[in-house]
Amino acid sequence: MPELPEVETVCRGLKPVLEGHRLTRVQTRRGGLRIPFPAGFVQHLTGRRVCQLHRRAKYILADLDNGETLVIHLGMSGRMTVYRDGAALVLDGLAGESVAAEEGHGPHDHVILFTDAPARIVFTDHRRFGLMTILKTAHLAEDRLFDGIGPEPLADSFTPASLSARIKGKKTAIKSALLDQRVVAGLGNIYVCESLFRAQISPRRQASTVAGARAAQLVPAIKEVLRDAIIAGGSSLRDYRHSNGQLGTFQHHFDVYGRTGEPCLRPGCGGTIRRIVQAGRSSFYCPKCQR
DNA sequence: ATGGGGGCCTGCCGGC
DNA sequence: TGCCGGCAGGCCCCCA
Repeated sequence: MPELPEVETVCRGLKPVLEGHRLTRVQTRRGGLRIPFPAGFVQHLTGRRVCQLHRRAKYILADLDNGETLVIHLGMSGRMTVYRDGAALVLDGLAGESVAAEEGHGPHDHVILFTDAPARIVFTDHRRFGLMTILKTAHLAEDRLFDGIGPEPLADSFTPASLSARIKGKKTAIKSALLDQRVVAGLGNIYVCESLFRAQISPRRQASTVAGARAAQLVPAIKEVLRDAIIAGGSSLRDYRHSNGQLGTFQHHFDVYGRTGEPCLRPGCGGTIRRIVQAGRSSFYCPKCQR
């Protein structure tokens, strides 16, 4: 499910109950998710204080006071529910947020973190493509999870030149190249489709031909799309503390994603959004204005 | 070395 | 109403 903006939104939503707070109790309700929990998972976490909560690519990282980091990935269906002050807040980054219906544990609630905020944080992931593990903070970058991951797209270091260098000579379609986390971190199917639309580049175009002038269009488009999505997600979080069940539902707005057969939204284009399959994934684009 | 396909899981939706 | 196929926003392994 979640791509960079959603993970960023979940991360920000967790900050008030995690950063600077101590984990008073930790429960696991199965042996692992996509990968098994490491030995002593619960013991390592219990009693630790979270010094810093941040994000890298699609991972949420909770740096602990013992030199270890709790690494969280939401996979495709992961979400967090925060129970605090008698209110329940669902952080899935997708619908922005919603208020949980009830406090009971469902069959897909896999990990529960209690903090001294005080709060209870429930990690739910029905498809179990997510993961939670613990790594040494000092050696995160060398771990196989992070080794080779590309630049953060919102960092100043992500420029047309740096993107060009990474896709130069690539024969694969630009769509597939952008999904490769080694090329750029954090993009998934939706934001790749949306970025290519904004840059008016066809998802079918060979990646190598985007290096250069087209990259100068694409990089700002990627940054814009991600920033817009983060702002939308963030604004839906603003009323967190005052959540009383009456929060407005934030709806993601996409120009092409999931809009097969609908008119292109570019003024004056008049094209029709098409769906194709590339590397087993759906791509949505306007064949008229994306070349 | 690079790139495509399949698999991991479960749930939902549309069509018959 | 019920069943079945297709689909899902991630990632990793394997094979060509």
